[in-house]
Amino acid sequence: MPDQTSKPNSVAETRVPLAAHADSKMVAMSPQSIKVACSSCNLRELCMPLGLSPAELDRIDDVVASRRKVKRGDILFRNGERFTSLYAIRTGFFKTCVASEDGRDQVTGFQMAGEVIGLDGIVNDYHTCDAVALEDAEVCVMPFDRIEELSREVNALQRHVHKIMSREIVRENGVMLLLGSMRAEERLAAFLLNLVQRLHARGFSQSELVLRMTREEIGSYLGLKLETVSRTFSKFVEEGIVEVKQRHVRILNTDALKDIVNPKICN
Amino acid sequence: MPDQTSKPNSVAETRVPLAAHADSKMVAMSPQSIKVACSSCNLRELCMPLGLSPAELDRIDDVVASRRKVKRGDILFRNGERFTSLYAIRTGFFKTCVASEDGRDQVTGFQMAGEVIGLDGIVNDYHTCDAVALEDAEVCVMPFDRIEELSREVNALQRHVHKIMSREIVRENGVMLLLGSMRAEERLAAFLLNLVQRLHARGFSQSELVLRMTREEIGSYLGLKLETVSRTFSKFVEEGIVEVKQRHVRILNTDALKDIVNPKICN
DNA sequence: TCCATCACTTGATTTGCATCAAGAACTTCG
DNA sequence: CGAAGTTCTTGATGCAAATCAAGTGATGGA
Repeated sequence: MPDQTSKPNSVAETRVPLAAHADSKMVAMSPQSIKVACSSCNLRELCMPLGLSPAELDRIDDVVASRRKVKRGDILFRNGERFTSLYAIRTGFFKTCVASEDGRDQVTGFQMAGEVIGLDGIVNDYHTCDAVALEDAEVCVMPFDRIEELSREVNALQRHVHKIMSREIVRENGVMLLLGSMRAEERLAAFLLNLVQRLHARGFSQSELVLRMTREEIGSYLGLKLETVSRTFSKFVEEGIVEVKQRHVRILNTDALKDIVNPKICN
Repeated sequence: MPDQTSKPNSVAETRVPLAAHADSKMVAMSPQSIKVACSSCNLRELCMPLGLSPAELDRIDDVVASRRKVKRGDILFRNGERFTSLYAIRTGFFKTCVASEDGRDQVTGFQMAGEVIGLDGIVNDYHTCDAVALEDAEVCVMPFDRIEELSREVNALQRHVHKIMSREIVRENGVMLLLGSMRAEERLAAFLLNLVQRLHARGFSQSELVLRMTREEIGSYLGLKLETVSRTFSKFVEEGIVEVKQRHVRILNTDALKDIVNPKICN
């Protein structure tokens, strides 16, 4: 299966020429505090508002204090930790999860390159969830007081921050709909469609993806047990909707998945 | 039952002397656009940031363009509608709900006096959920461009807006935990505790409340069917944890509810 | 005031998913 | 490379909640 080895969605790898110049504005050489420019980042169209003037983009560079590498399995921030910064994911894949007092935990989201995590910390000045890297990752550290300061002066940044937070609220509304009223197949179909759509926006295949998380993590996110996730995958395979080889998934029939999520009413 | 008729949590009724002066800064008399001052609103400690200087509070008054009355059952804004403003609830009780294409809908939250709704509209400039008044209500209309403008100048307002949005994200994280990993009894117990805690913060009883929503709406919010909500209430009554008379609920044993939400691990 | 409607309760039955269990496939690392 | 630990799949069984159904109690309008 040569196609499977070509890493359909390894966000960690360089895809566009711009990436080679991403470090061109480096001003500090310490590995834990490398200055990097949004204005030359290949993710800027996903991460930062489109249509900014070059002058505005230059100013936005200042919100990134440093970059930080996070190894697979490592925790970027954890529940209870003091909140100081938001993190823009440059490369890699994260999950965020909350835990109840008695130990149950719930994956609240999976985040990929260009997405911002840490918003949960703003309200109480400490984080209320854990952010765990599911593969080696690199994030831009954006101290929140600097974001607030700069967004008073750069309207586009202010607007962008508001939109990022609102987008997260809307996303969570959708997850509530999924958890509150969908059956297992519908949940998994919606999950796959969402993942592949976000990956496609990043230049990857519309039909092929590599899951960076375990069946258990998918189950936690979808409110299902890992066995149910596995069985539902198998069912989709039987029906010819997808091909599954471990974490490699190829969608053979996108419309079938869409029909599962939104069953046609038959009058 | 004289206690039951004393409206344990009718947020619509005047509770504190300040309310009588809430209109003292009125500048327009049209019923649909009454100018009102945050600085003299009895909800300002819940709705607006604590510890603002009087000067700052005066400036914040400017974000409220008008007030709007919403009758029970009426829709404040609906899915697809253009987003222009956030709404601070002065009196009354709302639900917000999202719908999937095929008609299922999901209550995403219940909001009471002092809470802000409409945040979902920021990201795409149109609303993605409906806000329905569950009792006659009145809201402060806050045009969002005015909020953005003013929050560039008043740091405390900027911070407040960020916190409100972050709080909503954290709340939804909690709902995801509930929907993803709790059983019916745990969900209803968590729901009751959350409601009574928020009502208590508004000066109402810690143990007595009036539900403004139907069993079906509770069920939708909790990912359960109305029959299950009803049965679970009955179970709590049998166990002596609560008294239920239609929508009047009296909590007899708060600790029991807490134990249901967070079962003690017995080693 | 009475009727129609809506909201709620309770019982019987079904079902979708969880749980328990065992083994296979893959990954990691000495 | 082989052993140990993960991760995943699949089967058998159990159970919590959904569904179906009937009846009661509240509410609101003519």
